Amino acid sequence: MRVERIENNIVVSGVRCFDLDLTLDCGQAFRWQRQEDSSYCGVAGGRFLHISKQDDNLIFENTTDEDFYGFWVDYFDLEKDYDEICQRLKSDTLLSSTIDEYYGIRILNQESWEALCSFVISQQNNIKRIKLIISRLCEKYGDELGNGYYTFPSAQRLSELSVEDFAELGAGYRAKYLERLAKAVAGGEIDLQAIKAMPLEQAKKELLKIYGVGTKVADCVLLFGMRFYSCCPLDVWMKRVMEYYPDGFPKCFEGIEGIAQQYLFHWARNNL
DNA sequence: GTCCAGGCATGCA
DNA sequence: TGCATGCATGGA
Repeated sequence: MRVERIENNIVVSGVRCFDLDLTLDCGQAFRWQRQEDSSYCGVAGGRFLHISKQDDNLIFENTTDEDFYGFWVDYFDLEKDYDEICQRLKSDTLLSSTIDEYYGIRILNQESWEALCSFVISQQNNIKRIKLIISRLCEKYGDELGNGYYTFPSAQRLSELSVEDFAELGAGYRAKYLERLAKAVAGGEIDLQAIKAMPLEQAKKELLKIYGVGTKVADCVLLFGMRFYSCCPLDVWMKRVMEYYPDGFPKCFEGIEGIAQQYLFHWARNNL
């Protein structure tokens, strides 16, 4: 990876395996908006970003060194060699053709609080409506960053809301989960940073104690919000995929089941 | 109108 | 590492 500043932009070259559409619009994060020129605008970590790709260069528009090195490198997992991971996964027959077709999916390192709320909202829901509910949540309770973009509201802020407030956003029966979740995190009964630092099994056990969090949501939070790459969320799509692996996953998935899962999830949504 | 979506809590056997 | 059921809502 080579980083160069050109006026207000940061241009990164030499990042292999990074497709903007496949990474930002694949159902792991819900706050990136595709622009007409196929660039993306979004908010993460309280920061607005406009990112585009030209040939093999990633362009971070109007981005400071501080934000780039202090946040985005980690968020986009730019130091990790996803190409090497893909080559490893391709010893599986189904993934071999899938990766050829959809090369460039990365796992974003989202904030655990946002991931937790997002995936509680995601249950028994479709991606379009998940985005709708989250955007309403941010518009109403986040801080405005300009141009209609908002931060994801803090647990402290959301702890002031009632079940009815969450229901008004269209959260449906998940409103009661969100209400209790926000109060528990704001009050310190749930310490996400501590959970993130635990060994996987213990971290998962802690997440499963949370009202409204089951195995699927817990695995999503661990994978997308806490960097446990071996977690493999099994949703309705992945359960269909599992019929292709009656004897379980092959050995080449070991330790990176979550990355394999992202490719299989994408394949399933397009082919099953 | 019916079905479905990145599931979960609850009650029951 | 049981199984059935209700649950809110919006798009297809």
